[in-house]
Amino acid sequence: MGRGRVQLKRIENKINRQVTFSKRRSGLLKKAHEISVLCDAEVALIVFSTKGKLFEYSTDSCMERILERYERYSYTDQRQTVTNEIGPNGNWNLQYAKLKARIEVLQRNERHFLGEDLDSLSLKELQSLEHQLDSALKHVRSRKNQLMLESISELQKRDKALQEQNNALAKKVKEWEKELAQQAQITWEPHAPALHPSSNIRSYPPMSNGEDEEGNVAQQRATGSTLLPPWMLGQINE
Amino acid sequence: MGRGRVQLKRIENKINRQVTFSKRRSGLLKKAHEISVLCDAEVALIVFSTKGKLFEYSTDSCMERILERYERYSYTDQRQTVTNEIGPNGNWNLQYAKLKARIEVLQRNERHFLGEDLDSLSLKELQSLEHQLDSALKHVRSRKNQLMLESISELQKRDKALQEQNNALAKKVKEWEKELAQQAQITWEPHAPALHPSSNIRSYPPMSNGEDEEGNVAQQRATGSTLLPPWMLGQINE
DNA sequence: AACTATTTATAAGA
DNA sequence: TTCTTATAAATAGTT
Repeated sequence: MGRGRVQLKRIENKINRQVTFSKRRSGLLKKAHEISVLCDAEVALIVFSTKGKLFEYSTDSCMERILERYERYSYTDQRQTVTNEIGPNGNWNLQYAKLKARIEVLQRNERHFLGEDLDSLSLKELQSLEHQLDSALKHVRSRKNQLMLESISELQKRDKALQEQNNALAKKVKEWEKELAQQAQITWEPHAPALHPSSNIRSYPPMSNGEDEEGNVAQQRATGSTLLPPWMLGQINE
Repeated sequence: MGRGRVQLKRIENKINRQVTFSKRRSGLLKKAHEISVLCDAEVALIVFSTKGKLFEYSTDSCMERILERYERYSYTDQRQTVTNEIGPNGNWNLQYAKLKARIEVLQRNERHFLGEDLDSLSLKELQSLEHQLDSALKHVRSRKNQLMLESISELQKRDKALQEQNNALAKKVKEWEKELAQQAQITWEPHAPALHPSSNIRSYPPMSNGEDEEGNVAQQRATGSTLLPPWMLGQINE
């Protein structure tokens, strides 16, 4: 629908993909709502964008109920009725065991994310893992890049401010020097040591990297997008 | 879309509702798949009909993973109202809390390994994460490569063995044909139908698609984009 | 299940 | 992002 047929493959152009995502997402949510109302169906829709942002729709805004129903329906094996109700008495052992199991799984995953213990994985699983890592790496690099650009921008601002301050100070020094010279003339003291005009006022103080004088971490988030020149701002926001 | 505007209210006519449900359901599933592929998004869609029948779509058929991700994203674990309860044996509570904390850490790490939730990391941490991911990715690719090479080697071996077997069979067939021909000559039966020499012995036996002799699952995704995705086939009738 | 007349969705452009 | 517009798709009502 639109000007031109659409191929069912990943849109490579990032901007385009983002725009299409936005449009189709709203369309999809709308249709989910429509079928839910028109046909009296119970619908749960979860969408994660590439960047990990969550969008969701659920009939009567009752996501948890539907997901529970799904679990019930899908897995006849009724494990995890995690009702959060940890009875004050008996089943502590059970809960404890569950957490232990969960930790096992998480640790196993972590090893895989670190590229360890790969022999137990099938080709399919490896493929999936590769995809995840690749995607994560892209996100990490993007975020790192953003941070660095912000840092550069911040430093440039500081630099400019310091230069101006220095100029002001230098001007003041010159005036003092002039005044001193006049005083020297008046008091006829030719041996008084005059300050050399090219004193080291202009050397910049070392910049503390990342923290200001009060030990506060410089706000890199808040000011980030305003300090950056517009062309540096690629695709920060979803 | 269709002859007449649609009102967003429950369709009262039962048959009509049923038909509309069927049509719109397939449309919705299709669109969920499309946005998933086109925009590289992760989608989970669950639909229960009025009659309680379940239909679902999920990116890469990986519903559980997406639902888990959803739970992680949406509930930042607030189900600890009980933790403060100092039960009869407080020791359990303590141990339980420890495990919980451990899980928190592991989940946080996992998010980072998935490239999510990066805003809380410093530049230094990002750098370290990048190295870890990069290294892991190399390991994964290396292992994948190894697996694929092994698979290829295995298939080549099979191929060779089958060809030899075929040659042997073909030879045997030729001998039989010769023998038959001689018998035909001896018994003077010119009408006896002779087997044509180019019988189909050489066509290779089909390899069991999906598993090899050792029961390992083979890649099923490979054909995905050309054939209809499996979810399109499943739910024909309610 | 097919067939269309229409309505919707949306790709591309501004 | 939002609006507009041309066109592709979806689908309501019909056969």
